[in-house]
Formats: sequence, structure tokens, C-alpha cells
Amino acid sequence: MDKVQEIIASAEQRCSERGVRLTTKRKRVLKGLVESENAMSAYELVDYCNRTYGDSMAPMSIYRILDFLESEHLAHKVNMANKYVACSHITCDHEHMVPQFLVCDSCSKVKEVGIPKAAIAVLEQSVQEAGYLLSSPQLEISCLCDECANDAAPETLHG
Amino acid sequence: MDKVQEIIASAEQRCSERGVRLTTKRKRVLKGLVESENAMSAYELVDYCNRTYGDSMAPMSIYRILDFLESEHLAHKVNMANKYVACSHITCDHEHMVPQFLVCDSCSKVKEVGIPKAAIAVLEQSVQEAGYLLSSPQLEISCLCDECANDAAPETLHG
DNA sequence: GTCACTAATGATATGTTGTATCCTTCGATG
DNA sequence: CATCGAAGGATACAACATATCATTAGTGAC
Repeated sequence: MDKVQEIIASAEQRCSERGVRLTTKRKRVLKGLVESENAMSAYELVDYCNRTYGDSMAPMSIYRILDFLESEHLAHKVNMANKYVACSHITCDHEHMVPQFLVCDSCSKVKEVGIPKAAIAVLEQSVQEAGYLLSSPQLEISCLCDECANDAAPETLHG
Repeated sequence: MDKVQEIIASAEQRCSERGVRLTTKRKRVLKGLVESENAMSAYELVDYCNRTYGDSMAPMSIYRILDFLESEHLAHKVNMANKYVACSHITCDHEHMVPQFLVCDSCSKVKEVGIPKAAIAVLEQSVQEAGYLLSSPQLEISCLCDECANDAAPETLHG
């Protein structure tokens, strides 16, 4: 699990290059997200920080830190689940694939996958025809994860 | 604006065919959504009902009614905006296009557009490769609407 | 160093969204 | 008209998020 350290180090470097500060608390929140390998709610992060560091951080602080992490593209909000995930490309500069979130309807587990840019182009086309402007090519896709899919009866899908 | 009546009539027929009851209150909520031609929050619907009908409906009731409308495919929840919209295909039986929501980041306006099924197939492919199951082919796409796009500076996009 | 300035965080209150639970009313059916 | 399930009312509370003002910590000018 040295991968976590690697990601944090990479984030630190990126912040220092950009002239912004990855403070202790910001690092802790990011670390929480990276370690969990999953989407976490703001209040779960509050608990995590307080449990892990004997700290007592208020929700407000967590939300501020999440805003910061989002603005630096170190984390993303998953709107469908009201949760937050570490960006899975922190260590990677160029993005050949467009990141997309698969959100499990049942357990809210979030997986980030890449899809080819060409696929997004089709969507962008439709959006433009509607007179809108695609503001983020990042989609949240309503799914069932592998585990929950096994539990669910097939006929409940595509309802 | 006789279109609204038409949609409501169509919804009534569909409910009666399916043996479920489109009660007065349910009809009012659906009418609110249809008339507004926009996504509304549950609490906006509470206000709407109480203002328009001198009623006093509790949020709980609205949520229940929204659940019903969703289960009958007369309305959809837009997760990104925590709002609800009337299904734009109530009067239309067969769906040649897959409905998608364009959600304005700035003003939360929601537009429902259709995109070709083929485009969705590409996404579904990626989802399957990740071991997930697409539970709804309906996406919520983060956009700027025509109005907000005019207000925003171009360099703020694709950030 | 220390002054002044800004970024970051703390503290507190409150707003918004959604659910749990239990009870009452309404409508169909025998 | 009795009964039974569906719909709705009432109340409380949980989860998610923001507003605002005070305080502390870094950073540069001098």
C-alpha cells in the first residue's frame, strides 16, 4: 500500500508547481479518499479525520478542503451519490482517456473508468445541437456494481 | 398551453391502463412539473401546491408522490441538481431515442434531449468491460445552458 | 525581527434535502 | 356496511451543505 504515499507525493509536487499549499489537513483528507479507494461523503471524511488523527474537524472545514481539492483536480464530487472521490489520475499527466464515474445504484460504490474520447464526441454533438455547451466531459453513469448485480434479479434492470 | 392538458390526459390513461391511481394530488404535482417546463425541487413543489391550490402539503407527501411518478415513468429525478422533471415522453409510446438530461451547472436548468441508441452502446461497452451493469441508459450531462454560456467567459470551460 | 497582509482554519448557526414512523382517511370489494 | 389495502397527514429527525464572523498561520516588505 505504498501506492498511497506515491499519490500523495505526486499531489504535493503538483501543488507546489502551481503555487498552492497542500497543507496537513488537506493532505489528510486527500489521503482518506485515496486510501478508501471509494467515494466518501463529507461527513464520513469528518469521522475519518477525527478518528484517525484525534483531531476535531468541523464539516465546514472538510467542505472547504474538498472545494480546494476539486479546484486542483485532485478530487471530484460524485453528484449522484453526494460523495467525493480522489481523482484516479493524480500520478498521470496526459489524459488519453476521458474519466467517467460508474455509480452503483444499490451500494453507491463508485468506479472510475476511462472511455475513448471519440465516444464523448458523439455526446458533445447532441449537446451542441440542443444549444448547450458541454462543461465537463465527465459523466456519472447509473449502474449496478458486480457485487450488487449478483444479488439483484435480472428483471429489475432497465426498468 | 393546452399541451399540458393533453399530457395530463395521456398520463391518466396510462395509469388507468396500468391499474394505478393518478389521484388529485398526484395529478397536481405532475401538472406542476409539466407546466414549469423545468426541473423543480421537492420543496419548490411543496410551495407550488400550497400556493396554487391553497392546500398544505407536507414535504413527505411530495416525496411519496414523486416516488410514485418515478415508478410510473411519469417523472425523473435529476440527481445532479436534486430536482425532478416531468418525463418528456409521456405522450409517446415507443422510444427511438434514449433520453438524456443536460443540466446547467450554473442555473440548474434541465433540458431533456434524445441521443441515438448507438451512442449509448459505446458507453455500455465500457461499463461492461469494467464489470458493471448499466442500470439506466439515462445520463445526466453537466453543461452550460445557452443563456449561462453567454454570460460565462470561454476560458472557464473545460476546466 | 516585526509589521502588515492574505490564505487557511475554527466556531457557530442555519438552510436544504430526504427518510422513518405511526396514525388517519379514502376507495374498492365482498 | 364491514373490511382491507392504498393514499395521505403529522411529526420528528437524519444527512448534506452553506453563511458568516473570528482566529491563526504563512509570506513578503521593510
